[in-house]
Amino acid sequence: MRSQPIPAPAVRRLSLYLRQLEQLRHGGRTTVSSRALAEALHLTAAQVRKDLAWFGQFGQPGKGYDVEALAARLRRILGTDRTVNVVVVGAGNLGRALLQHKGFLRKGFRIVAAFDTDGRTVGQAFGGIIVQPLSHLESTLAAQDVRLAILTTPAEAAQSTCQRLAEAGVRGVLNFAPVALAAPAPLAVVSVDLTVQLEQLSFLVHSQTDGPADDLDAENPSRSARV
Amino acid sequence: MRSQPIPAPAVRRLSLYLRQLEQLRHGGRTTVSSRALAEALHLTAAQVRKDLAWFGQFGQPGKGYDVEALAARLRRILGTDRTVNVVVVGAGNLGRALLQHKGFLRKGFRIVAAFDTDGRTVGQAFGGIIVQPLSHLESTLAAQDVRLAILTTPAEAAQSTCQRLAEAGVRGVLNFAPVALAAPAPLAVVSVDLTVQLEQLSFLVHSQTDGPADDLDAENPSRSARV
DNA sequence: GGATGTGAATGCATTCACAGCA
DNA sequence: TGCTGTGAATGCATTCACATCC
Repeated sequence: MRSQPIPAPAVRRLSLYLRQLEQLRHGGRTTVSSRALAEALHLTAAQVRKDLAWFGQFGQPGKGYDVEALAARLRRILGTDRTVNVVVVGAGNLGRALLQHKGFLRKGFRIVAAFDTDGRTVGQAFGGIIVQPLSHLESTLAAQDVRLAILTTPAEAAQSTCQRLAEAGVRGVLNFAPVALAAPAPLAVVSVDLTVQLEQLSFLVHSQTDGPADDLDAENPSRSARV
Repeated sequence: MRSQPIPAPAVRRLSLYLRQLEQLRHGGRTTVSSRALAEALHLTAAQVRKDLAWFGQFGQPGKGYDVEALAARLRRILGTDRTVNVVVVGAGNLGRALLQHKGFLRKGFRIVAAFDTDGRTVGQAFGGIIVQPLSHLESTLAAQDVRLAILTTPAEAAQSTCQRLAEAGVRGVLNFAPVALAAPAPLAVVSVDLTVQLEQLSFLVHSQTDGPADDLDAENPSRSARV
């Protein structure tokens, strides 16, 4: 049993490898080299090999990696080899869009419930899910095995909702509210602030006036900007 | 005139500082120390000071930073001190949600047009913006000063659309399509794949079985997971 | 005293380069 | 020959610690 810290950037890239492998498989490829994988994602071959090496040996020297087998292994590592139940808290514009988003299920995530405090949205269905009043949160979570939640409430409500989710047994929160959540002990938080992403882009464009252009990928933050 | 490379992680944090400063101002604070700022965002005081130091001197020893002045300076650095025009390409669930999103304008981003190829959505209005056919992309962009675009097309259409945007003079793309875009020379790309974010979370939760819990913030990727 | 700004030191991720295997 | 897996070297970001200033 290994017990070493996996670099967070490496974990981020695992998802990208999986995404790419699924596309390769769709295109009929059965095998792929670290170089090919790297080029498709604008990374280096050594980095791909290092990232995968954290989890053991996958490839065949001289041949490369088996597309299907590596994808299966990555899903297992990411915990998406079985369907993962998710709830959405906050059924505003973004929350409703996510409820109707088709891509999640294909990747192993199933939205099983949605909650809101607004009496006008409660009771309506989006993507086949009926929005429940937030007061039903605890009882609904108690009845199902839900480890992840997507948080799309207004900023003011985010921290307290996060607390409730943690107490109800949720282990991870994907936070879209524009606040730095304080996560109670066993809870993991990943935050995505859409405005922050736009600001990053604005900075890059803005700074191009002096320095050269820079292809900065949020999922793959490699290079730096110049001022 | 400085000409040094700004670390990409530092740029990411500038947005978070700005967000926090705006909240502080809303709460009536006029001054703030690097320590207070750091604690609110779960960072270290030294890091806050280092990040800001890239752009000159802001604070007063013994007092801290002027909330209003620092916020204004950060907006200027990020390029959001004037309104930034943005177009949305792809009016599916996510695209429509972003069109109706209120938060962008408050942060300096104004959506001025939206495009789609689906005849059923074209002509409809969301958030006050009428969706145009994609064929109007070039003419509409020629008529207005638009430097940023939000890309919410299906994966298959993303690369070609990205190309068209670049040729039409757009300088930055916020990409939500699950593909690694190849950005033509002067174009900057920031990618956000919602499924990838969920997978990150799944991994953290999944790996908690062996290692201790880990509060990993996507906007602030600091620590590592353990296996 | 209290806080900033910054060189020096640390720690971490990426890249290199090569041994080993198909 | 082609490609993986990996220790060693590099490069970069974070943290430390302190001189400096209000």
